[in-house]
Amino acid sequence: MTPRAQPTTGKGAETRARILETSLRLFLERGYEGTTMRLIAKDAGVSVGNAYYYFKSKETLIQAFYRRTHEEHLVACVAVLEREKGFEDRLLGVMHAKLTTIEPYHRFSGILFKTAADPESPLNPFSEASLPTRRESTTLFAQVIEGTKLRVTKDLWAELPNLLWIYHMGVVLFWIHDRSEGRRRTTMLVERTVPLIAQVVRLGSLPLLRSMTRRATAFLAELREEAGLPEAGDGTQEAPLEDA
Amino acid sequence: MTPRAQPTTGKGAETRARILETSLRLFLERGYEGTTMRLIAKDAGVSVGNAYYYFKSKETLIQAFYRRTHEEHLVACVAVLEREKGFEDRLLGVMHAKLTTIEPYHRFSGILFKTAADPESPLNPFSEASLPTRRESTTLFAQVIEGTKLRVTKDLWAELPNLLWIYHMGVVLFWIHDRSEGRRRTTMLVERTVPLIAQVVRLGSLPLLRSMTRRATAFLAELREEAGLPEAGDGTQEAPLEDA
DNA sequence: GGCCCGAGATGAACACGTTCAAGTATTCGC
DNA sequence: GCGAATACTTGAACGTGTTCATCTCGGGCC
Repeated sequence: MTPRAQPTTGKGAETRARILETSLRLFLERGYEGTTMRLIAKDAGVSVGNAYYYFKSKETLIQAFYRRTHEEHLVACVAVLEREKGFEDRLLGVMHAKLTTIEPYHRFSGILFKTAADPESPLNPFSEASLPTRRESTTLFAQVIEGTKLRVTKDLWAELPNLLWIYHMGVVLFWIHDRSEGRRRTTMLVERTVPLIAQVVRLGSLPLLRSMTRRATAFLAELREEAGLPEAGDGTQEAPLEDA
Repeated sequence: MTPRAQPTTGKGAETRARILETSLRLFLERGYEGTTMRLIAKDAGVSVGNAYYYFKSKETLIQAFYRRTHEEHLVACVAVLEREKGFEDRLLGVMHAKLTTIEPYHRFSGILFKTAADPESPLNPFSEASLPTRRESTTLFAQVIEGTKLRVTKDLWAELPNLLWIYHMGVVLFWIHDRSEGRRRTTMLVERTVPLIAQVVRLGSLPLLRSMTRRATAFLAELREEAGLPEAGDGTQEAPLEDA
């Protein structure tokens, strides 16, 4: 019934890995649409049904890309956060690392985002299934501000990682639709908006704007609270641990 | 080859309309996945091939929903803009009208957004194909500010409709993922963010923040310019006028 | 060793969206 | 009115992702 995400035998794990690697190679060679499940199975030396024994669908195979980029990005950010010490530079470095990491997969951004946009999809950044990944991202942005001597009000400090995560999603959304060579426009977007964000954050703590900042952060907390109860209540605590 | 979006004969138009209405009814009754092209054809009293004579794909059929809501929203906004005179009230009214209009279709928001997210899709709000629709939306938001005595700098005034359109897209994105009953959370989001926007806009014209506002609007102009030349140059001026 | 049970593997079959060569009806120039 | 072009219509066939009853194999148990 449910695909075997974690094979029990060593042989099973090997087969699973072979299917995954074959599919990623074929996706790169022939694109998503150009790669059929039959071809993947044939090239991996298994039957079609066997591929479905390990992976729920063709989509879950391409989702492996997503995970891969996510992890690569986290790794790349370690060096960035080691090197940079100012808020603006850190954020800029993290965003640049993001763009560099995902660039090879721009070709698949369409299909990736297509599935990601579906509220039911585990790839969807807002869904519960992707909560672990999202938490990792938020933690990353928390690190971006933690290492700095940025002085902001407490409430904003608490909310900032989430806001930066949303900003980062917006950039990715822009990137997906960016048809310029080398994703020139997205790079420009980042280089212009990061300083702007830094400025807004600094200004947000001025007495003049304090009340507004407080209003905004209070609202965000309220919104989260509103979501918290019903969704934690009705949903069973299932965490299917979708494939890799 | 290309589907007949505008039939030449009256009979053709009738068939086309019958297919469209049947599909919308079935989508409502059985959902998108539960409605097959064979069923649509059978219920409409035509052959499968005939449906494809008028509509490029199953997706284009559901896109009719999108157009419909868009037009309904524009109509609903006439009354709102007639009634309200302040910027905040106008924006709030327009956004409320949006939520009310699209609510019946929340069930399809997943599949709709799924196709809308695809950079190739004509439904994609950023694509060239949907430029007319986007222009209509931007015009709507221009009307929102035109009727008011809002005092902002010239550059912000010019950019504001675009920014509001982006804001509105963000709200829709939130709405799609909103699982709360009656879309309570999205309503809350709008009611809280609209006043915030109004405040930011007002503050943006203060001397203290002028320079930042100018920087931001200049960047937006730059970004548009950057996009303008290459994309207008290489793309032929084709405007296929996809189905209704 | 014989047995069994479950993990692993098979490929035909299914359902679907889509295409296409071929048909029929309608319109238009003359 | 007639022929030809054009609009419209058909349903079988194709390719695809996915499912399922069935088979194979390997290791644990007596």
